[in-house]
Amino acid sequence: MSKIIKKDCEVCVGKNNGIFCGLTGESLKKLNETKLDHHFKAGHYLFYTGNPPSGLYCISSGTVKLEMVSEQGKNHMVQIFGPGAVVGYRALFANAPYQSSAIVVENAEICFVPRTTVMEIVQNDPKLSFKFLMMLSKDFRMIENRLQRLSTFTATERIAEALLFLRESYEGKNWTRKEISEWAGTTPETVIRTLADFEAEGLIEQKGRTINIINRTLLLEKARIVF
Amino acid sequence: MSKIIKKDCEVCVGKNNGIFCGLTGESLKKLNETKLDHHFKAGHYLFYTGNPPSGLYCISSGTVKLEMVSEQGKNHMVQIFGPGAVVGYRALFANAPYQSSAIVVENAEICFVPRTTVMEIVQNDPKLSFKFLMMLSKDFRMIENRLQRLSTFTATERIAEALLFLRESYEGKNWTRKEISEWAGTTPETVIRTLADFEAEGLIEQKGRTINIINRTLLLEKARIVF
DNA sequence: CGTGTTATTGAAGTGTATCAAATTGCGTGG
DNA sequence: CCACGCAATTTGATACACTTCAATAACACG
Repeated sequence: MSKIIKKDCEVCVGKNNGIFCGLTGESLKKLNETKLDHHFKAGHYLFYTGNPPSGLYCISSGTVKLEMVSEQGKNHMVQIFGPGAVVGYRALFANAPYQSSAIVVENAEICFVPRTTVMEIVQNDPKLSFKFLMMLSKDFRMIENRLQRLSTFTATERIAEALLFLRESYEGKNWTRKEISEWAGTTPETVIRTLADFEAEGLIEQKGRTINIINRTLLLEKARIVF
Repeated sequence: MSKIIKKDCEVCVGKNNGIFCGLTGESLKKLNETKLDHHFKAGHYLFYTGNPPSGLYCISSGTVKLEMVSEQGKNHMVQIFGPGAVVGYRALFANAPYQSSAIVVENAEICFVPRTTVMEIVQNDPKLSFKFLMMLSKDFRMIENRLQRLSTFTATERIAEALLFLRESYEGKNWTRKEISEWAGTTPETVIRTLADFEAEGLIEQKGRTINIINRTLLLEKARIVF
């Protein structure tokens, strides 16, 4: 399922402007020695809900989604990560099992950094842990926003936002209506009906399973995204 | 509105097992010199949505709630903080205006630590920034959980959880039905009707504006909280 | 070329929001 | 201490956005 690649961190690290960018000396050496580079196919799970965290995943290329699963199979997409992002560190730092599963969306080249390495590097490098802190703070703001949208916005508004956001998160990918519903916090059926409405209004265009945004400005308005 | 108190950090810091606990030497001295201790009455705003962050608030005693406000006045309670907690650091670290407002719930004795002090202390102390990292990771898990509950659980289930959670967050306080609705992501009317149902089922008891939990076990079950 | 997932459409049901109006409870000032 | 006034609570009626279930159609994939 996964192919091991051997690549030097000095190459990868700087490339995507990731969190480990700027690492030097002993820390970089340690990272290089212990990390494992893998190639993943779409659909592959990096980890499952309930698993104990054993390290973090650094995305070199591709996209990964984080989703929570409820007992009744009502999934919810929590976050999407692209190149340069780091996945699975919250459970690591909180020292608790994963609350969500990480699934590869497409073409992923991912670096696994074992727990001990992460802890060692982070705890000795105030700059790095501060970077994590900044990143996490920003992520928190995003999810805080989604929480409010979910509780005060209509399904139509959330679907409009989902279309825009998912498109932005991964240009190439045709997200399924199920995935859109899992981001928007609604059902596939509602997504389908709403998309039909959007098409009638000339906001989007549907060709088979692909969705094209025609009137971005109006869609933004529908999503009630303000600047 | 607020009364300035002068208290030594060495007294306060250790007491509540807060994040600054264990601080020594230069950092503790700096904290002592620049922090401002205030006394706040219930209803007082620590900061408002849109404000630029100028520091963080360390709760010595009392309770503070964080809430997001939408245009239509549909508020949403995001988090509740008690003694030892730190408020307003996410905006600080993300270097962005507050997304939510912090409101004193009751009897608050709060220490304000200016931005420059926080940055200086945190960036020079890997242990401290890691502590923040752990805290934030845990907070994230909590909000992640709420996001899922909001999108997949019924109002009844969320209200049951709200009752239990709010009770736990502040023993003494009688939360209003509006506040309960703002935590559960619903309306005061729905809360009232649901509370009536709970009372009929013998789960709770309502005396005027106070709510007593009679059957905690069954309420937990209703809330679908699993262990 | 089948087989399973994804998409679509329809009909039906219902959980919640919404609006409005009455009532209660509570803090505050006289 | 009581009465006042305001905010919180309560109740009812109504509406509807959304889910759910079910059945068919289209597509992708090996």
